[in-house]
Amino acid sequence: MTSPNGTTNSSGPRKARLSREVVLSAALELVDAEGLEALTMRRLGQELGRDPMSLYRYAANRAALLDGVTERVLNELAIFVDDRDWQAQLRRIGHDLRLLALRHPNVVPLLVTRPLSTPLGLRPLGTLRPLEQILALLIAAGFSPADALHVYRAYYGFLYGHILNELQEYIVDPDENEAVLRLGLHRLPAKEFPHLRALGPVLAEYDGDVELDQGLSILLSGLATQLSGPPQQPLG
Amino acid sequence: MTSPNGTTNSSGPRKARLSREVVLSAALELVDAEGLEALTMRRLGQELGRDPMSLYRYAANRAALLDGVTERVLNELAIFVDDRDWQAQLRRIGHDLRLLALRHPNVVPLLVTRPLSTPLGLRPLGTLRPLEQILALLIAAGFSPADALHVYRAYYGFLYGHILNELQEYIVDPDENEAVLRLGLHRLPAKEFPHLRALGPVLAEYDGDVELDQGLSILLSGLATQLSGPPQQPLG
DNA sequence: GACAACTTCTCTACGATGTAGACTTTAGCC
DNA sequence: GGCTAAAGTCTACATCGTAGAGAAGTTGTC
Repeated sequence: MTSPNGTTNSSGPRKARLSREVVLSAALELVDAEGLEALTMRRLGQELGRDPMSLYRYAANRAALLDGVTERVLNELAIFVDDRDWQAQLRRIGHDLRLLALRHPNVVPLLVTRPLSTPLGLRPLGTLRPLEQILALLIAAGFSPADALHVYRAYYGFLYGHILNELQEYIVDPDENEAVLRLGLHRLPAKEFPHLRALGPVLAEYDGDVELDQGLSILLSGLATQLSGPPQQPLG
Repeated sequence: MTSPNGTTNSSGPRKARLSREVVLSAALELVDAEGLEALTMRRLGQELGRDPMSLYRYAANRAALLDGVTERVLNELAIFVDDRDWQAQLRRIGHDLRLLALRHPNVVPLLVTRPLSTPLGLRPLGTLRPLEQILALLIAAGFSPADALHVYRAYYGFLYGHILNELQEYIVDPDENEAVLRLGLHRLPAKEFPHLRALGPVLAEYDGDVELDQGLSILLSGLATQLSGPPQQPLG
């Protein structure tokens, strides 16, 4: 019954050797399934069939664990630095990030919040990689470094803003989406919130994808014309 | 030594009657001064010279206390629904909200995060008021309700995105601003983060106000031209 | 095989947190 | 005075992160 290499035997997800990967995966799974508050050291230990304290080999503390999770999620984002059509690239990345956020909505608060309490240089490297790569992309497309930074800021700012907005309106329980929404709106005092209440139906039809795309169009073309020097289109 | 009406006697901030206002003010002060984690029931009780349990008269639980704080902060934002120049209004509100965020940086995570876990209709009313008022503003300026919602989304999304961005780069310790920034960047592996490292000086000169204003210009003019029907300018 | 050195995992324990429930104190009114 | 309701307090408990000491498991060398 000794399985010398890796594969565990019968009794469930038991004693395979832990690793940072395994721990972070389990953590992400847990967060996706039950939310951030469910991710306690004890609970995660239990999920892995280990003593909670064993986790401290793979993350210095709970905060580091959270950082690991955000890092892992951001790694799912692919950025191709060589594409010369920066607008198309930024547009695609934007949609990808949106989908990422919809796939891991419970992680979004981390994505958005943790950088606020950590100076730039001390963040997990995986977190900074998108920034670096987008800068590379823009610079390769002909922007000066300083302009690239401006574009990045406007772009990423808008992107995160959109994601927050969309997740706010997205109800977690997909069944109750419309019902809860209206029920919610129903509770608002009619005299103070006439417009909001009237928008119930429109709110229910929110299409985040096209909304994002329209916003990106405005932003990208605006950026392209505002910044004088750099290339408008990589066409002949 | 009996002071019949209100004013406490010598020994420090003692036994004045509590109220929701007083509690929330103290909570906000605490958060501003020492951050969100410092806001525990026990600590706040101590700050008010009261038993922690007394706070539950004024907020159902800790989450409700946090909601109260965000509500209180958002109340500092003034919106004038009657102004017909919607672009100017949105621009002003944007700058106001930015300043609000800089005044209460520790509250921003709440502003951004709490709506994610609460369906729209169940949020504290004070939180929804800006939304309602901006809708009113846009509709009064001639937009259809649905278009007003689109404008609102793009606008607020961009705005929150900008604020998050700016706070990320803003170092809490104003003295060490440049030093910490560079020290931080210094730690990055040179081969993986060449562009980011090179941008150190530029990062240090970040002027959030003009950055915001430029972004708003792009966005507002883009929105004005994209949406066919509504008025461009309230002139002539 | 035996031993040693090291890594990984577990046990126990401590202080801090949110908050339920029963109690005491206070304020306002007759 | 006494009565009632509100405001504030006390005690207690489950749960959290994590320090520190030790046990178990792994690996390398003979």
